Amino acid sequence: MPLTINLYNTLTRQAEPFIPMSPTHVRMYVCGPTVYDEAHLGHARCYMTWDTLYRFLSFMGYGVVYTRNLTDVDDKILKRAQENGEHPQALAERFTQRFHDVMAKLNTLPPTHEPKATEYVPKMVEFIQVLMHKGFAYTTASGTVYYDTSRKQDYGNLCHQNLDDLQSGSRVDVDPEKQSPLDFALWKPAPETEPYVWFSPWGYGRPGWHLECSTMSYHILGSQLDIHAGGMDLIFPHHQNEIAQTEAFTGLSPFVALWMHNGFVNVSGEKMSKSLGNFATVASLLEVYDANTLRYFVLTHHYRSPMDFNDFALEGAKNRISKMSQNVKDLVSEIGFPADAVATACKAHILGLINSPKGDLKDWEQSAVELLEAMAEDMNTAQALAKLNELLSHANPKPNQTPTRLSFLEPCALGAFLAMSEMLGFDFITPETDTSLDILLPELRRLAQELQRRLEQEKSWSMTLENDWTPVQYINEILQQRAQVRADKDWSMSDWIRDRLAALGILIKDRKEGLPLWHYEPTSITASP
RNA sequence: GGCGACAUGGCCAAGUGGUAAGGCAGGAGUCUGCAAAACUCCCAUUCCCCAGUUCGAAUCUGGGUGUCGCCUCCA
Repeated sequence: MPLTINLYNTLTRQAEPFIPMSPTHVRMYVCGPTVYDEAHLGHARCYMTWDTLYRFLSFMGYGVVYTRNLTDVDDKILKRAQENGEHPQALAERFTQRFHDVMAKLNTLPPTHEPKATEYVPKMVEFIQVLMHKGFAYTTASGTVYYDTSRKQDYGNLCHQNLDDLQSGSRVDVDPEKQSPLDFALWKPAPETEPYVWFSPWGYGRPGWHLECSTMSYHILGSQLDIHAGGMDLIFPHHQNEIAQTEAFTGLSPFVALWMHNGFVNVSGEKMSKSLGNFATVASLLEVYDANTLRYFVLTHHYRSPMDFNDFALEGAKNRISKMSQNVKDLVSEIGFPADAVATACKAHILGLINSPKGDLKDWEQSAVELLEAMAEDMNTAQALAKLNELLSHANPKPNQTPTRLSFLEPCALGAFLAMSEMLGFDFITPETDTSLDILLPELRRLAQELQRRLEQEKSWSMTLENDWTPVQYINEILQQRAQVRADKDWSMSDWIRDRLAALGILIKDRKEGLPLWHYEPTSITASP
C-alpha cells in the first residue's frame, strides 16, 4: 500500500486523502503574480510552499502538470504604467523577467506551464459568450459584462459565508449597474484609444481578473483540477468566483477537488503592506540571506499558519543552514565521490523502504521514511525538517576521534540527506563557482610568495610556486606547506597561515590525517592585513 | 455585524486524548598544540487563565483574556 498523502481542503475544512484523477497527470494550478512590481516575501513564501508540494508529489512518483499563470493585464499594471509613462506591456515584461530571476534564485522549479493572461484574451471572450448564452452573465449600458452570482446556489461554499452575510458585509462602493453587490465583472469596457484593449462583442475593453484563471486553467488542464492553490487572501472573492465561472461554463462540479491556501506573512507582528512601509522584496532579502536560509525559515512554519518575519527569527535559520552547508561539504569531501550521484542512488532506496517494518530499518532509513510520512500529513514541513536534521546527524561518524573516522561515515545517510533536502527545495550540492575564488587570486599569490620568503629565511625550506596557478592550486600548496610546518610543531607559523587564509574568507579545519578541510565564505572577508 | 485562526521553554516552532519533535541561543564534556567542526550530555513536571469530561488533556467541552486574518485590490 503506497503512502497515503493527506492534504487539507479549504472547501471541506479537513484533511483529505489525495487521490488524483490520473497519477501520471496531476492537474495542479497555482495563482501566479500580477506583474506590476517587485516580488516580496509573501510571494516568496507562497511560491516556495507550492514548489515544495510540487517537488514532494513528484518525488513520490506522481507526474504533476504544474501550471502557474502570470497576470499581465490588470488595473494595477495599467495604473503603474501610466505613472511611469511606459507601455503596460513593457512594464509587465520587465517585472515578469524580474519575477523569473528571483524565483530562480530562490531555487523554485519552473512550472510545467506558465500562461500569460494576455495570450488568452480571445479564449476569455469565448468563455464569456458561453456564460452569456447559458444565462450566467448580463451586460449593462456601460458595456460591462457581469457574472450573475444569484444563479448559483452554492456561491459562498469556499469562503463559507452565505449570500446574505456576504452582501451585508460588503464594504465596497456598489456599482449601481450591478444587480447584486456580489456580481463581478467578466469584461470591463475601455476606450479603443487606450493601450492594451481588446475587441469583443461588447466593444473594446479588458477581461476581468477572476476570468483569467478560469479560462487558462480550463484550456491547459481541463474542466476539473486535482489541486488549486494560492494565498489565503484569494479564497474570497477570487477563488470563489473561479468556481462560479468554471462550473457554470462546464456544467461540472466540483471544479477543483482540493483547494489549498498558504498563510500570510506578517512583519514584526503587523501585516506586511505597502501602506505600513514594512515591505521586504525578495531581491533585497537575497542580498542578506541565501535561498536555503529563506527556504528553511519558510518551511519551519506550517504552510497554513501565519508567519512572522523579523531579523531575529531569520538568524536561527541562517545559522542552521550555515552549519548544515559546512557539514555537508566536509562529508562530501571526505567520502570523495560525487554528491549528486550518491543522492540519486539513495532516492530509489528510500522509496522502496516506505512500507518496510520500522524495526528492520537503520536509523537513517527510519528518519528518511518518517520525513516522507511527515510530508504526507498535510505537508508538515516543520516535522520534515526535524527529520532532515536527524538524517544529517546520522550521516556524521559517531565514534569520536578515531583514527579510522572514514570507516564510520554513512555515505548512504548522506545520500538520503541530499535526496531529501533536494526534495524540500534545498541545494547543498551545487558547488561555489570557481569564479567566486578568482577575486582572491592576487591575494593568494601574494600570500604564497610571502610564505615562500618566510620559509626560506626562517627554515631554509624551498617552496615552488608557479605563476599560472589557479586559486585552488595556491590554496592546496599553502596548506601543503602548512602541514610541513605543523609537522615541525611551529605553531606560530601554522596559525599565521590559518589567520591569513581566514582573512581572505578561507576557513580551514585540521584533521587527524591528510590536508585540512576548507571552505570559502565570501561574507567573512575582512580587510587584508 | 458575519466567518475563521492562533496563544507551547530566552527566541523560532512541531505536536490535536496516552504522558512535551526539531532548530537557534546558552552551559558542561570528548577530541585537539590551539582554533573550527564533529560527537556526547544538560537546558518546559509543563503547554494563556478558570471550570468540566476522562483512568489519563497541551490535545476534547464550556467560560474568560489576549493576538491576528478574511468579509475590498492583495500571495
